[in-house]
Amino acid sequence: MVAYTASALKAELNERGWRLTPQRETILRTFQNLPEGNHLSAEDLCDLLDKAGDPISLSTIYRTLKLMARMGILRELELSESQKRYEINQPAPHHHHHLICVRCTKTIEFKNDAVLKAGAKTAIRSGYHLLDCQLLIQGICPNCQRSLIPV
Amino acid sequence: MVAYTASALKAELNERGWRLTPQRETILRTFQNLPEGNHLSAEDLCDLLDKAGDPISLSTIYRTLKLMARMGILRELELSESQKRYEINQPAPHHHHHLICVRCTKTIEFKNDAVLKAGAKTAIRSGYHLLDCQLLIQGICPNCQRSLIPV
DNA sequence: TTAAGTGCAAAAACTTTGCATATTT
DNA sequence: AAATATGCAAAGTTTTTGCACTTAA
Repeated sequence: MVAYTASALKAELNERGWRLTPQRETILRTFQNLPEGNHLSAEDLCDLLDKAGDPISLSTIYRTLKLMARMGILRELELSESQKRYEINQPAPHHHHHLICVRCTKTIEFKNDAVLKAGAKTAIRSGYHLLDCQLLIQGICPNCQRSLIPV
Repeated sequence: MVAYTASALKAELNERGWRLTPQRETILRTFQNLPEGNHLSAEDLCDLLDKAGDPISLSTIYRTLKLMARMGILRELELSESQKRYEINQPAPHHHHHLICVRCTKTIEFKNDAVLKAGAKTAIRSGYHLLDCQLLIQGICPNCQRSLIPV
């Protein structure tokens, strides 16, 4: 589990005149407790919190996801669906990548250190502060190759 | 320019019981004539065709973009905006990657052969037919690092 | 001829915004 | 106390779908 605590979040927020609220804390905690490799859309998260008896409005969720992605706390993933999905942004060495079938959207996660290194180098060379590095590979999975008339 | 002709498209479509239509041909040609590095959203394409005096309905455009992405003819890019964008899918060695600022969405394109090789290897190992391989790096650009209270 | 494709308009899905109220600092 | 954050409802965007008509094979 990652060592990003609520008080670290508070410190970072306050530094810019922003505030720590129960909602932000709940959302951070939710992502931290999510099993590795899971990722939630805004709506997923909203439903999850509803069911957990700790509801947060969809608009706050959207605002918070965007905020935390811009702070580097969440990774924003765009798999082939049209919704964005989020997961906690662990330190770079933990970043994983995705191999996706463009027909059935079957997705495989994998890691690759060489890719991460290349990404970090590129970011640094351009003076960017690196937040996330994801390789997105699209292809046709073995199953879909067999069926001649796919979607 | 790439060697994917209308008749190659026709052959591939017919193989699956699909058809070559003037709209599909126009859309293919439009992407082939697009300067390298450009990419269009569905709406961009619609406007472009309108202005060119050869309009195609938005729904057909959406249907065609999805179709061609699934055939591997177009690359589907998800930069940080919420619209998907498309460009012609040149052979793998021409694939380029993106370094994006999460605050201002400033985007830098770059190439990296090692990343492409790693991607191809991963796809093959899982039996996927490789269509596209893109590295997406998110970070904070030098400018936005300087401004303490960004969006 | 007939099954697939198009365009239109309507619906659905996803995201953002204005504003009154509540909360953090 | 002052400024930020929330929730709601409404609006804005982007994408999908149903259907009658057209067209490629």
